[in-house]
Amino acid sequence: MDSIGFAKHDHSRCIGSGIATVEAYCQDHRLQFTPVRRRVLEILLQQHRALGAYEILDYLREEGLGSQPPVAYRALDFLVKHGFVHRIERLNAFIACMHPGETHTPVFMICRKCASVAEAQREPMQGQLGEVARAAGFLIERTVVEAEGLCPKCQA
Amino acid sequence: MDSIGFAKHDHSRCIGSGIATVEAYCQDHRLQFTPVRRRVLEILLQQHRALGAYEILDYLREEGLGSQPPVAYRALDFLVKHGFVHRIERLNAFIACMHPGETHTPVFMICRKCASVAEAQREPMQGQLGEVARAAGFLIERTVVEAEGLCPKCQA
DNA sequence: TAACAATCGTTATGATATAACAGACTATTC
DNA sequence: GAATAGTCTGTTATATCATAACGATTGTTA
Ligand SMILES: [Zn+2]
Ligand SMILES: [Zn+2]
Ligand SMILES: [Zn+2]
Ligand SMILES: [Zn+2]
Repeated sequence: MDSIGFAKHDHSRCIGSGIATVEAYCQDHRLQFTPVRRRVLEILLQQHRALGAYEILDYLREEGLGSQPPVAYRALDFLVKHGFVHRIERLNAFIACMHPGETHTPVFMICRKCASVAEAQREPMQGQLGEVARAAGFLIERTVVEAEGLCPKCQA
Repeated sequence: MDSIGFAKHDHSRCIGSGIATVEAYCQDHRLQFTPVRRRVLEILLQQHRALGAYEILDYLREEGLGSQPPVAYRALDFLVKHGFVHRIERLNAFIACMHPGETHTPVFMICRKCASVAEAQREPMQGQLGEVARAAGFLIERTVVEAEGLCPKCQA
């Protein structure tokens, strides 16, 4: 429950340490952290909110890093596959992970007013979802847990 | 946790009682349960799985009930708004509710092999999601909880 | 029946996502 | 360091999902 949540924080550190962590992870695991992939992650870390694939593509296009949808989608596929970025199903959008490298099961809180998104953690097979799955004999492989509502600021 | 789940059941009763319940609800609440809306709900009850909007539209088209996307989407909007049908975000698809008329917070289990979907219930502000939201000061208005994996049959 | 609101049919378009293939780059092996 | 296998990129084209807009029709209410 160490939600960075909606709290203020030193955002420049988010970017630097996020990139550094992923860079180290990729070296350890023989993954290619190519310019497009790095730039997409940087964009998501900088924005610190959920971005659609075409929004990301706009940035890439401006910078001459690629102009067609597959360029953005392929980079996102890589980043999502390795857990550096999460897809927010409810928004058809992507957001940088706040715990890269750690195996984890995220929960998202999405503010409908200011569009900010906070990532928190949960245990996959515990809680109500786990109970329900055990009762039904269902084998969980992946979960989507997203809450929509109002962040602390927007409740005021 | 009264998940109809993946268990066998008298499916003809699903359809009849589902339609009857919704019909009564609409009369009570002065809602128009029009032919297209009724037919879309029937299709979803009959199929007993998640269908995309264009799949539903194909049925409507065959039956002369409408041939353009807005016809299907409008009926689905109505049915979702009033809780007779749920949208499965992970699949961009729709499924008939197993508890129409009751206010409830569903959880879905989606089998990646046979594409069946089971609906179960949970309490919105309890469990891990509730904890996380309280800790972050987040006000939940709606939740998306979907588990992907293997149903009992497909684990064999 | 008149006024008003809700619904429908249709056209057009927007938004999101992937298939397919050729060429470039990277890593590995010899 | 050349051959080769695997991965990544750039591009075209297309598939899939969803909504805006508007006039015609139907239902509700007074
Ligand atoms: Zn994460
Ligand atoms: Zn907010
Ligand atoms: Zn339901
Ligand atoms: Zn199955």
